[in-house]
Amino acid sequence: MQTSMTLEELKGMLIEKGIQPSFHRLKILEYLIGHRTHPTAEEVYQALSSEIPTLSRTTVYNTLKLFYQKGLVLALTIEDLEIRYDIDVSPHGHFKCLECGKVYDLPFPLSPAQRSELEGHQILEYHIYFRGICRECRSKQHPA
Amino acid sequence: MQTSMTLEELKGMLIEKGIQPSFHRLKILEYLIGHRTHPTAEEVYQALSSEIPTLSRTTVYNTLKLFYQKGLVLALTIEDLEIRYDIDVSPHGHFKCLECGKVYDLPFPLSPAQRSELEGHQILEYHIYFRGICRECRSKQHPA
DNA sequence: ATTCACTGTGCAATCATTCCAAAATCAAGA
DNA sequence: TCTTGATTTTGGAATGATTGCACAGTGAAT
Repeated sequence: MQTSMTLEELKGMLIEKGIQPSFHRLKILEYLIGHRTHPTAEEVYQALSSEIPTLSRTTVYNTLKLFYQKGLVLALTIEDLEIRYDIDVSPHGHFKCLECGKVYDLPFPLSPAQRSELEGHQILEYHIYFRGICRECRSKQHPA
Repeated sequence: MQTSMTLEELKGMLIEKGIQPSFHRLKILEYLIGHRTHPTAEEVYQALSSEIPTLSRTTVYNTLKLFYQKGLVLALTIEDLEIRYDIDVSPHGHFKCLECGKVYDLPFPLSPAQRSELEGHQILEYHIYFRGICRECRSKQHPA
């Protein structure tokens, strides 16, 4: 879980996923690795645009979507109708504080009660969802 | 799990949650009970506006948000940056088909593998999240 | 130098949702 | 029945995140 990497290591991560390592893509990846705060596209843009004044918002959106489609990051849609990105793609849960808005990582699986005890967070609501191809659509795709 | 109720029963459901039973609110509740398809606000609006031509989109949005705040419905934000509402507030999971877009209810808890076997759905991705007040904010609210 | 494919830009458009001020409705009391 | 005040509803404008699109830039190989 290191928070800074060499340029070569960053390049390797992109190439491994079939993503060409352009300057902007490396910078955005570096930011995600260094800031495990589940940032939104806007937050990434705000953080990098002072360092890279020519950076376009659209580039940030495109890049994060590309990372997601290539499986390099997770995309979280917990609430507020905004997408947050997580460089940690291993199975784990998330906890969003309704007071301060911070998003925490949680071990998984554990019962909500255990988690509450363990972390000291007060859990008011939880939700689990799955994405995939449903039975009906599968049978249409390859009819017996 | 009945799909139609008398007017009195619908009124009772609203009053029980501290919601005044206006005509529009009853109609929207009736729709949610009769259509367990996790509809969006837009879908509810489209379905009811032919029957109630004066219905405003804002009323549907306000009403669904009120129902959610009063704990009468669940709010799902699985993807697509849209909120879906579920009249079933008991603990259960959801499965969204990436092909047809339908949202299925799933028993909970079960391991993803078990669920896949059981239902015939192909699960490509799953996510679990919690909402509440985090440890840090709690200690600020009532300092020892 | 030219070409070609890929990457990045910036503004317009889209889409769901919320804001807001005015209009409608309703209940209770005079 | 009329008045008053609170609540509900309306509809158009505003907001905020995201995407579309057409053009510009870049860089490697010819």
